[in-house]
Amino acid sequence: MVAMPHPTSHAKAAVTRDDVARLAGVSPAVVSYVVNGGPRPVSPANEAKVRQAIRALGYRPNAAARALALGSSEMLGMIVSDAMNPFFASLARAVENAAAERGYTLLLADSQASLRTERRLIKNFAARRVDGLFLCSMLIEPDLMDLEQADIPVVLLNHSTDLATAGSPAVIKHGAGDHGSNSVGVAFQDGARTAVEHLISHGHEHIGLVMGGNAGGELDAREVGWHQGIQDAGLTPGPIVRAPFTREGGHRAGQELLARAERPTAVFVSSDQQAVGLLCALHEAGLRVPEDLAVFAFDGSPESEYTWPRLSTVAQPVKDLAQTALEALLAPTPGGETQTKIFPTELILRASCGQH
Amino acid sequence: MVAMPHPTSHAKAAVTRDDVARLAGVSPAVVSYVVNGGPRPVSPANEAKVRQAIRALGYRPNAAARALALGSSEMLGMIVSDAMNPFFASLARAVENAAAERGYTLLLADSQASLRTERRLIKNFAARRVDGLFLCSMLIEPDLMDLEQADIPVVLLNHSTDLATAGSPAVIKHGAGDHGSNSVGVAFQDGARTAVEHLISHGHEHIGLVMGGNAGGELDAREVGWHQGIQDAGLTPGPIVRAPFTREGGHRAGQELLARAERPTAVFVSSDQQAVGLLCALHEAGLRVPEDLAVFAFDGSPESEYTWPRLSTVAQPVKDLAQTALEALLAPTPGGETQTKIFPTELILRASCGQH
DNA sequence: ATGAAAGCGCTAACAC
DNA sequence: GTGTTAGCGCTTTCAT
Repeated sequence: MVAMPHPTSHAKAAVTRDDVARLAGVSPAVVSYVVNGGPRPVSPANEAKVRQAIRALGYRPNAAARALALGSSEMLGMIVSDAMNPFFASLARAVENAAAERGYTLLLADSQASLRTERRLIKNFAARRVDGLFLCSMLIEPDLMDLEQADIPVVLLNHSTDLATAGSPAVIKHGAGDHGSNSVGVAFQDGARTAVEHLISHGHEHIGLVMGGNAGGELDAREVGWHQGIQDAGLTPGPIVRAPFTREGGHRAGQELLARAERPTAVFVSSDQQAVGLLCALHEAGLRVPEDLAVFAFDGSPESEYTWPRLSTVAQPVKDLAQTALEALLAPTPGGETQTKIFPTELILRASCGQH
Repeated sequence: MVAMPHPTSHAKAAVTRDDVARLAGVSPAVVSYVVNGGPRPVSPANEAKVRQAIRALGYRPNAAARALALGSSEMLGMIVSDAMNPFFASLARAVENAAAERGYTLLLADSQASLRTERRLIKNFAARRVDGLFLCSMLIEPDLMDLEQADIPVVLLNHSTDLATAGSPAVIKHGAGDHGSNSVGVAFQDGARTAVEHLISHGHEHIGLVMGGNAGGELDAREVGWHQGIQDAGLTPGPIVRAPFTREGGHRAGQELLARAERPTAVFVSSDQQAVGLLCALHEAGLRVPEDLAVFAFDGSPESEYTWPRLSTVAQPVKDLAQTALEALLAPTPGGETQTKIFPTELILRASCGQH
């Protein structure tokens, strides 16, 4: 025999707008008007009564009901391929801050470098009716069917394109039939090339590459930039080691690099995170950085700042990226036209590449 | 004059359950039964028709409507004080994975070490009617009013309590009147003490402390453990430097430590992230680790693995924490009773503390 | 096994 | 300036 639920049981039913209206002695609509600051004006007297009732009851509007009525969840989604990578973490923070300013809540999800997970997350976001999605995909051409069907705008963030050479913030417009997505990123190729040029200006003639791989299998623009910088100087490309975009990947790449017959005098590394692992491997082998091997990394993440030695790196303008991506997401794209916005990078010169 | 919206305008209204029902020639209820696998059985023939219609229309259920009807958003919230800290990132990943297994979506938010933001986020989560919240607060006693009023369960994660000494996974029960929250964490005090004991076993007699501060101003259990380890060995405590839980904080702490008249031969650092900054400062000063100064950190985050030298650290069992926190959140607490679950830590011995 | 219908809590158009 | 009310899309009980 179960105890009869006492009338004032602890399963206190949530306070609704109608409760507030009743207590304030006004109609439910007025409560809405007060809560939302519109769309209709409310007399000061009533407004006061409503606010008072809200406080007394501890009323908080139900976001699900609001979303249903509004047809908008006021949430934006973001998928990164590795939330544990400080670079993505800093990008996510910048996006979240930009979104919060506009009244949006950011749903951050981590695909953990798994395509299956990425797809699952996209479906989930589509079901939750996010108002837009930022996608840092491992794929050059991610599968956006679910989003298109649900009519959810997407912007690809930190995206590697072959067009990625640019001076000042560049905008590339595609036609509507292009079937591409909006994307914002930095000039991967340009940034890498500049880093290599800097190494060359230090007198390096034998410059290796540690490169991560995106799932698509296409050539990463950073690799193109590295190659271009070397070629433009009339030099011969150093060894290329491919490894995952992780610290461990960088570490293994370092070991592999040192095992090669001819060791370069400098390396360009495709991410800070890999560079951290690389530095560790170098130290373990008793090498000095930059004397025995100069290192130039990419991303400009917070973790590049306190390595030993501190990392010279190609910095991405994270705030600008976030701001621009948000605008691209929220602005209605006229005629389904697609845009690619590319920001220039900035060289941060620190100890790992030698004296500048 | 505005163009008349063409009937087949591109603002394709979202496909609803009723559309599916119509096309399948069944009632809307049947569609629900199929989608949710219940609560009522459906004939194979109809099920097939419904599935077919769903595919044809590209129907995806509206989560907001579902949440409204169900009274549950099937979302869990998590607030960390610094999403850019690899330790929290790894904790968040573990929680997300555990939640996903149970069909929950995790909403991850970053209070960015700001109490105001923390409060804003809590309000936001309460409004969104998350089914529960994981909170890594900077406060010993965070303000949970909003959540209590909304009847949302909370578990404090990675929480420093004075009770934090434990052998095997310990459970501490509090009465209902205790007004505490459920919390799960590790034995801060014990872990710190063990690290100090290890340093002492290496012959260190002068052991300093680099300690982060929580906003509450109360003594962190790690500091107590450090002190205890030293005292138990009959030694005198080394210098204490207080600094934020960041790489930069650790870096400054390192500089400050070296400026002191008497330099210790070893330090215990309250987080890996601070230790990274500390190592950088030490190298910049030309010191060798561990020969000139041995370092023992706390957290066991992924970033401790590839520093130079690699960090000896007190590892938190992140997966266990996540799993347990999830269960604590989802399990109905009988009679409003509150529990604190404390896991033991594990020493990871690497190069930074000297040969073991 | 299936259909009809009553909400879930909110927004905003419409009528006063 | 305020009240009334028709949805938003879904879950689920109650008939059938």
